[in-house]
Amino acid sequence: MTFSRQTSSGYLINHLARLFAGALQEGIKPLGLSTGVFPIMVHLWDQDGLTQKELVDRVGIEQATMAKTLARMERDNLILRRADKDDRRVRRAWLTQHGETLRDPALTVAVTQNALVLAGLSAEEQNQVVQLVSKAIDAFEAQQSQDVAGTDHA
Amino acid sequence: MTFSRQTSSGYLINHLARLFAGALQEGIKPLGLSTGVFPIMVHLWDQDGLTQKELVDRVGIEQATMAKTLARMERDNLILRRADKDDRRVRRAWLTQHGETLRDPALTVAVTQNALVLAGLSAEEQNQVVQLVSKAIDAFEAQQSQDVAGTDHA
DNA sequence: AAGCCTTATATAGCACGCTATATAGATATT
DNA sequence: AATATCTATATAGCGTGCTATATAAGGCTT
Repeated sequence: MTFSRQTSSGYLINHLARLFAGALQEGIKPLGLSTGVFPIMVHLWDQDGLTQKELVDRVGIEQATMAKTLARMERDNLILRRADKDDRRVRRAWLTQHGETLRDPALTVAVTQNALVLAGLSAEEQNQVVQLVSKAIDAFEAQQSQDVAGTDHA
Repeated sequence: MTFSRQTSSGYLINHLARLFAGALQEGIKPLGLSTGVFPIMVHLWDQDGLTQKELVDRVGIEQATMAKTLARMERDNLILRRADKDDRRVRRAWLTQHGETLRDPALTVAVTQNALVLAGLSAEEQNQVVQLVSKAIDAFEAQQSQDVAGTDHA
């Protein structure tokens, strides 16, 4: 049974993901941001006032994870949440003044740190990684949702 | 400032890493194993009686993370730890009978689940991913250790 | 309107990663 | 031998991910 570091794609991807997270963390920590918060901020910078559900769908983490992270973001003065007036179940997340201010420096440093991790690859190789990883994700998730649909009427 | 899902390699790698972790988790949970424990078991199956430091060096997580994971593994009857007789600081980790038994089923299911995640890629593409990711990791870590050495005598 | 299903959010509890720090034993220096 | 330094492990505290479950509001059916 072969299961070496070199050939285990799962191990390698996990390892690289931790390097990305570490580099991003290092860059954005001085701004008071963290790796879990960052992708949520990215979406709010793009479109403010999203609901928790909308953020869950866009960021791709579980609802419970989102709920806890939004609570921390509110605690840390990055967002505030107000109930939707038409549907009182819904709490929309709005950037604070401070949260808005972070946009440019945070995106700049994120792009920089992101690039640093793949700096050992040529531009073409970096492109290949992005293409291949995207393809794998899309294929796997398509397969998954098909499986779920399949068991639904079993 | 562009920072879309499609072009952020960090986001993509993180996403794929979570898919790998989920698939592995699903496969090995019935055996009483988890994603944090698994790579440690792999190394102990290869060579039993390793020290915590040896495992830290091989698995590539922080010492504190290793300490907590080994404690859980001992609690769950996967390993037991005995002090080294020559150096009483050292506690070597030994697989229990139960831990040894899991080797073949766990490795089998891990290989299967691992393959599943990249099933949307051709064999050649899978190979490319492994090569490119390995290259990126090695280059980045070489760079990092150089930086540290550089600041050392600054 | 009452009861039922669905949807949005929150909470509990755990695994696993990190940094920072404590402790205990080994080793080196004087 | 006493002191200082290094090394191995443990602990504290936190963020971020997960599953499972609770709660509350909206919508539908009768």
